[in-house]
Amino acid sequence: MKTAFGNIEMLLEAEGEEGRALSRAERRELQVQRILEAAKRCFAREGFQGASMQQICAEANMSPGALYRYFVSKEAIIEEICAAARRDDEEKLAEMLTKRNVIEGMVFGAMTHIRFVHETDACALIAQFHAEATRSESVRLIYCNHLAEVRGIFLNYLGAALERGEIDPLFELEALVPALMSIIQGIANNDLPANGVALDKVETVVRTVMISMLRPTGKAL
Amino acid sequence: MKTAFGNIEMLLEAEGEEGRALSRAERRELQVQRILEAAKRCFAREGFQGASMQQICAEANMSPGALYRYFVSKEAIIEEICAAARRDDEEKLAEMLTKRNVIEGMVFGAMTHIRFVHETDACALIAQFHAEATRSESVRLIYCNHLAEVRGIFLNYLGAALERGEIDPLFELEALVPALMSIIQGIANNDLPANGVALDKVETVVRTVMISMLRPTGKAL
DNA sequence: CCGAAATGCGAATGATCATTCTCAATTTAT
DNA sequence: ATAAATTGAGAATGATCATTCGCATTTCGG
Repeated sequence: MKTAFGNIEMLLEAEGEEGRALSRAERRELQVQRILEAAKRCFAREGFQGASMQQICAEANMSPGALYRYFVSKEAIIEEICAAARRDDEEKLAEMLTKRNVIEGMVFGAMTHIRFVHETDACALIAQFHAEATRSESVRLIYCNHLAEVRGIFLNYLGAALERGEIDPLFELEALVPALMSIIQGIANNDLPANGVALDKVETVVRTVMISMLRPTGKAL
Repeated sequence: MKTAFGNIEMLLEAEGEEGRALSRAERRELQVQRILEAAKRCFAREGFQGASMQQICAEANMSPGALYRYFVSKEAIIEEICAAARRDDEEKLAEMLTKRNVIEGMVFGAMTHIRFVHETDACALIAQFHAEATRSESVRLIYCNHLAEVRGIFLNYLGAALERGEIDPLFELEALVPALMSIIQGIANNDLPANGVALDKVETVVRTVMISMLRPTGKAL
């Protein structure tokens, strides 16, 4: 049944068995997510500029009039997808790096990212991000801020290890960290596991890179 | 003066001082190059889908009617740009890897690529390639063939070094080579030199990676 | 020098796209 | 119960885009 409040059955289904009525805010959030998921699929398939709003509407099972109640423009959808991805990344990263010895922490962080990109098939979407960042001011800003924050997290983490004398880096961390990030990014964005390089091989590569760049001293437990 | 054969002065200018009249084929080649250069600027600025044919025409100082005498479609321009870039890369690479000891050869090859991307500001265009490769079948094919050929070149080069006992790689070259390529690509596409990591630092990183992955034995001269 | 082929211009075409508008159905608050 | 606010559908709008067309000019082979 189509109503002004959408496909009620679908919404109830999504919320699950508890049967509780959905508040206005909850319903709104569900619709927003529905649009974002549909848009991600379209963008990955056709690119940001290649995907039309009408396609996104079809994928989300929603009319243009309805969709525009939730996002003021196509650009706004793109920005929200970028921002959400950024939030996810930073959360995962900050959590990871609080534990473990420094090499294993870095390897684990890198491998979690690489595995995530592989498992969610995010390569195409990431390629679109990069391309869009070279031309949309707002997306570029989101992307650069993200990079800066990640760099900050690594700098803190490795800086502390350096203070404790656990590593003897090839050179100053301010230059080494961006280099490490580029390397990890290169591996992740190429989706090596999908191209015949098994995950354990990838991990060996990552660990080797970390050891040769950071040169652990053996001082850690 | 505008003539049916275009801005004659401009063409003569381009050909230089020899004053010789241009053959039909030469003039055609010049026009093709003019379009390709204009298109590259537009694509890097706006993306493949974002750049309009009218923009490319304006950038090339040419009417749509004229432009379509040289390329049957926008897609054809994109494909030619990709193919030309591929040809350049492979030429450079094959030449480089015939000389030098294996580590220095690899470092030199990687650094030449990294320097090229940095100096020609190719990052934006490369990002557009990647994005386009995820959605256009023909561009994807060109891109994959390119990757395969580069992989083949590295495999030959390192395979020979392995036979001669000059290296003791971390694991089989079939998996190691794609990993090395991803790492170099990550460094190049991020344009580290433009982001505060000096070129000599980048070279140190690349050499360290090569040594730790390939483990030279000292058997070479 | 003549006719055919090549080249160029720029207006026209038809499709597509992001966005808006109108109106109806539904919910919520009072 | 009723007014106000929210949500939705889908047609309409105006812009933009890739491509084509008609026609003029130039080049080249003979």
